Amino acid sequence: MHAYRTHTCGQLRKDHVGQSVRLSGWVHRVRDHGGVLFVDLRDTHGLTQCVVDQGSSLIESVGKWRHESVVTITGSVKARRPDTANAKMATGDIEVYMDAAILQSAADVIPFQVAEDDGAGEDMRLKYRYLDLRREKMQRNIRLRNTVIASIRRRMWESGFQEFNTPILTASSPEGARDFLVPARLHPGKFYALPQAPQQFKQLLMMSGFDRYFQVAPCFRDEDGRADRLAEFYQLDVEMSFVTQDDVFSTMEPVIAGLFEEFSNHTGEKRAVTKTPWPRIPYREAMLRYGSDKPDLRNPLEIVDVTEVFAREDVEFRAFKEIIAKGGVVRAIRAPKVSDRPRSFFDKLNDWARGEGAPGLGYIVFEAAEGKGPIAKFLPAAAQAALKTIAKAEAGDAVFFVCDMEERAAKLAGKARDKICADMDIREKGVYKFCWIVDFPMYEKDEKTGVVQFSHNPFSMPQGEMESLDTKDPLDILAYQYDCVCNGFELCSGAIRNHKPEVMERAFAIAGYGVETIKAKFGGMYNAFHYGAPPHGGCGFGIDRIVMLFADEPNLREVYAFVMNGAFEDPMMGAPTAVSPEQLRDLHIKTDLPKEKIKATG
RNA sequence: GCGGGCGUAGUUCAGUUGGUUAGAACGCCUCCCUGUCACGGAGGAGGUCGCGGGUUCGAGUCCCGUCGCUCGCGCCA
Repeated sequence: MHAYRTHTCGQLRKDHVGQSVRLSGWVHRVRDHGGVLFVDLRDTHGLTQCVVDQGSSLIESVGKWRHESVVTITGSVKARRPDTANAKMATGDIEVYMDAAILQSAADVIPFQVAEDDGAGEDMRLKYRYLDLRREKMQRNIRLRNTVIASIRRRMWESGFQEFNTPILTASSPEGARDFLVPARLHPGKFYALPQAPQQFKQLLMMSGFDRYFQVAPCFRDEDGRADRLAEFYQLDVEMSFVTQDDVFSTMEPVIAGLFEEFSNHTGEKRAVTKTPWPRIPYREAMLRYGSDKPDLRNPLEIVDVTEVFAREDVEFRAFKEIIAKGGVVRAIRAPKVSDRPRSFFDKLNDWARGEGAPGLGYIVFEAAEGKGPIAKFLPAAAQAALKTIAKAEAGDAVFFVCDMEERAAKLAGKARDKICADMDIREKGVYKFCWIVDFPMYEKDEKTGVVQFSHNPFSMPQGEMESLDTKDPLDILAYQYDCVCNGFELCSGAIRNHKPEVMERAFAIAGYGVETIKAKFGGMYNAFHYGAPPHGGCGFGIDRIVMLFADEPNLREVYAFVMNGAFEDPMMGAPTAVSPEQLRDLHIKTDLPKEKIKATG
């Protein structure tokens, strides 16, 4: 007989009755009845009830086992009587009568309960993560994550992609988020950076002739954390040669849709996945209709522009008119069938808008012929009719207004759209609603400085290429830049890349960078463009966010085995730590700490 | 860097208008119990109320500061 186990704790059934077996696992629960004693033994596969029968000499030693100790038991499988079988357990038809029991590793008193969720705080769970990971929900989440990644790999290989590794120690890049830096001992004063994404390497692989790359790529960004943002995370990183934007979509849609179909019933509630091809929504349209570049399409509400109504001469609502005169816009959201809602429904939304920094959330309720509400009196019948036409409002509907300069109005309208949907409880349930947001602008104007800069990836190909760069207002130039959005989450961002050095030079010049900058910062890739570069493009999917959606978890840390807290510290490992003076000397580094912030971190 | 919330037993929490010896559940320890499966029963241990200062006859409770955790803003091409 094997030293530790002949079966797992989830394996034994009626067929095994009469067999002599050995099981190993953790003491999940103990029920001591004096003469007879039950131990639920747990491993990652399940639970088995093990029995110390009356008169057994084991009763004293087994009775002392603490929860979460690791034990090995040997015994015979017996069928449970019908009145003692447990239909809730997979192994509930049998139990193992112990002949021998070995305490392999005694557990101290545990800091929180494993057998049940006792609501222990996240700091405790992270400090004792190995205990937390023993719990049923975490076992489920981590297994889900592993099978999702296996499925992704299988689907990508089946789609003709090859998986690559790219460097972890690489060069800091000037754009984007803050880099994690690693001092280079052999090169005093110089640093490696951990990759924010393998962006340049995957493009260089295209230049190397591999035409379908993917990687489950670790990415590192030194920005402040959020519930859905970690210092280290994983992307399904993808790049393809000789493709158009539509090729990228039609290649990735079946992979992602298939993945979502496969895992969409993980929580027990089967969810419908948007049929491919997914809707493609231009960025500007998304900002107008949804007030967001990551719209939640489960929300049926849409935003329309009603600036023309409030600009009419017969409308005397000065609060809006003054903003329109300065170039502002008015956006409207129709909320269907809310005229019977109590006044508090509208007041709450108004209070919410004030909390968002707006003066309020104006509205008109169309009960019958004429509109009611605080600003209805400023709009004569003809203007109200025009408003109803544009907003497609009917009797019983309300229309909410946001007025500001265009970008701010769009964003607030987007938040209001989400808030009204939540308050009305009309978000569609049981679905994954996908879309691609396309035609992102190539450039944007910095609000503070007024300087034109890249709005997304500087390596994106501008639509119209050189001609657009030469002839158009930079702010009107669109890029082959796209996002994949699901239920309001940005799952993926990508682009068709700019593989032409002369177009790249021009594109960087508009953003204020000379050729020297390109050579200094992206020299390796810029050189490669001069030796035969295929047209190429790709994208990167946030794997953790995908797993979050499947697991229906609100927090990224629930789908990682080992993870840092919100301040990017690991309470279990003690990272980050102070290092010895010798280590710093090796690296030619002296620290210059803020005085009030010195903590004894070891 | 900024803002909100939280901080009381090992864990999760309650704690009234500022007033006797700070409670509950789970866990832990001792004992009882032959069929439980969240077993049941009796008893017990366990607290610098995050820390520091202040107001007060009296502070877990009020005020100030500080630290920690958490959510968000900024940031995240």
